[in-house]
Amino acid sequence: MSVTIKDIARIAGVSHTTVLKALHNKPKISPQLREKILQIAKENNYTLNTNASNLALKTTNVIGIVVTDISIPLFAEMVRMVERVADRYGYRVVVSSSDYDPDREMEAICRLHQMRVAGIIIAPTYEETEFVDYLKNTDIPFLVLGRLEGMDIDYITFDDFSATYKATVHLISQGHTRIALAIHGDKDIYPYRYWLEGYQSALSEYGIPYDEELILTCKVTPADGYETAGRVLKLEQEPTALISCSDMVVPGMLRKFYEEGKRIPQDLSLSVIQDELAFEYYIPKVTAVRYPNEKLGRLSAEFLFRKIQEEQEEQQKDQEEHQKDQEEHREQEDQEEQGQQARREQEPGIIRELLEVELIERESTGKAAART
Amino acid sequence: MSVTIKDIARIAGVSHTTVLKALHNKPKISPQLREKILQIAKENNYTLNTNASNLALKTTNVIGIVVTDISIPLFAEMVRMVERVADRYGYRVVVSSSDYDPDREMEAICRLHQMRVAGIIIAPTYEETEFVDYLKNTDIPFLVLGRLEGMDIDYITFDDFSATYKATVHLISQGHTRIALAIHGDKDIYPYRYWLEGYQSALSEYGIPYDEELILTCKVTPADGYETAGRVLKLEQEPTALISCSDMVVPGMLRKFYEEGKRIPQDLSLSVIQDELAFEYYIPKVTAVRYPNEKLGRLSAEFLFRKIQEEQEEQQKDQEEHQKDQEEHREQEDQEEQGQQARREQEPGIIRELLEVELIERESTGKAAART
DNA sequence: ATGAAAGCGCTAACAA
DNA sequence: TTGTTAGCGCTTTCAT
Repeated sequence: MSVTIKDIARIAGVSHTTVLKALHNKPKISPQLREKILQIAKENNYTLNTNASNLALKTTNVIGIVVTDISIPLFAEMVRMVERVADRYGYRVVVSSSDYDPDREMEAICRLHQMRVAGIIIAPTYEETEFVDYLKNTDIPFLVLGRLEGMDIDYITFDDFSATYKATVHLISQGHTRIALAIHGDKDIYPYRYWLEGYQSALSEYGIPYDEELILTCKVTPADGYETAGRVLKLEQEPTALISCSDMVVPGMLRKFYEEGKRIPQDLSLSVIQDELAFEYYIPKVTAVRYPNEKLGRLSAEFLFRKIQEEQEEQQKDQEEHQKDQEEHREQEDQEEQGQQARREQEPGIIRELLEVELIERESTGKAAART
Repeated sequence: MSVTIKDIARIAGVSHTTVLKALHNKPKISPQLREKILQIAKENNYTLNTNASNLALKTTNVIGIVVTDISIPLFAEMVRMVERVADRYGYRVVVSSSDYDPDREMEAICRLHQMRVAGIIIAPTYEETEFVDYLKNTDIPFLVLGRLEGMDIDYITFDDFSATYKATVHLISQGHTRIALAIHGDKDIYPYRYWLEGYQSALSEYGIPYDEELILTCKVTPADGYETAGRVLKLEQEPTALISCSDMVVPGMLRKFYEEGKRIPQDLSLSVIQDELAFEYYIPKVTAVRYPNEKLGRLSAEFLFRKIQEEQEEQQKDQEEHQKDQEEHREQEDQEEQGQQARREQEPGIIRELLEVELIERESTGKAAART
């Protein structure tokens, strides 16, 4: 049985309010009493029950973060930064992985809603919007880690378009015209569209025809990288360059090329989207587009807390209005709430940030070899 | 302003108790009413407030997990599995990184205590025991991911001793006698002791003298791996084999050896503790000791929930006793509690599990070259 | 089948 | 400076 504030009050022979003042370091209490109470609390291993206080305060000090898979380095690093920032604000973070399943995503969000979390950061699997509608009808501030445009919501994400665009332009500038793109299978899974568009834009800008043959499906495992590399080599017209949209697959690719006697970059240039795995130590050092993972974590948390504060201020205002209303006409609450709802919906999202990504040229890309 | 059960009750024209029955799918309610209420709840975007219900139930549906750094793949994978299991049990998980700071570790635990989490999994930084004492005086079930022996607490972890032992024996069996060990700097940071002991045991078992020169401090970054590899080569009597206690540093090491013209394994054998980074695709494929990360996550969560259930049952019993006591003599509560406390302390921890690790021999280790 | 009422551990306004 | 009281939104027991 957990010891409560009343127990402490009883032992100290004071009221529970007094205990509270001591624990909260409130001014109106004598120092000796405070000390005594603190002492008793410590002896009895007592801490305030956040649950109860949150209930009374109608808030929580936790934020939720929903990602596809927390074991992916990108998300792991993100979560870590989010946690850091949350810590500064005195918040905890609860994580949920959706495993790329929109249903689980929705479920996670519902449960966070049930917990009445103060805010949610969500990296959606698809560009679907079910959860957006749900959250919009809620007063929970949320931030999407993905480019959900035209939906009047706040988001912050990497400039995925720019990533493949830069990688492609770089290869073109080295004389490559047949550039393969290894990308995850499901066209609906988030940055697919932008990655493909960046690649296509670069091609068309330089008058290079787009060839669907060069788009290779590659799951996010080293084993699939190995297998995909094999497919690259069997392409009818073998490409002189390859862009991989995942860093995880790179060891597999490099090995396959090595086994097949393909030299990087002499025979084939390799450029990678995302720069996670110590690429600057690889042999050869791997050219990659660096994603500012930690920055995304930090910024998204900062933005979320900004929204949380705004929301809280708004609620205070609403509450004040509400009180007045109650005094005047007690019957119209429903309408009043609808009014507020409408106001919320119209508020334009202010945060629309695309974090810049950076191409880091290393050894795995080079001049296109002459081909027959 | 979040909509509450009362709002729904008001709109539906019933009591809040009735709304509850509908939402909980309790039997004693007419189907039409249930439907109507569910409908209204959905329209108003209402869900039960876990906070309030937890308060009433005196439990929470969240467990805490404290790790040193959630962005480390080992922990990221662990957390993911813990989350999976928790999900099955209907629990959320809140994560805290201690950043290798015992103070932050304690702080995290205190905050989890404040949240009245149902249980805690903690991967401690050091073998210090402050948090153990704290948690023991709490009724929160907890499980330590580290080998804290002789403390009468439950733990589950990898058999770190066995990891270096196996790696060392393997190298010895290939004729190596000068085997360097690259290990993180702080002797007090958790598995240091066991890694060192495993290494030393293997050596002494085969009558190979222990040479402190061969123990190299190496932080857990590729850059430090690069630097450490350089130191290996500058050792007075150059070793013929190297065991790295971190997988993260391996790309840095391999590059340095490559740059210095050292061939692996012909000139130097390399064996790694932990098998994370697609080593089977590296060139050469890297021999490593595989840690069952996901298994640790899964098992620890399972164990924790077992403890949570036991704790809950015990609390029920206590409560019943408590009631009886109250009827008989209302004054002796304090003493009674002390009695329970004593009983708790004596309960022996039941869980003491060391997960087996597996040496996977690949290409980076081989027969020791003859040396002058 | 439905509702009233007390209580979970805290907060905050108001008394004393 | 200290205590009293009425909630916060839910659960549970007991009436109706």
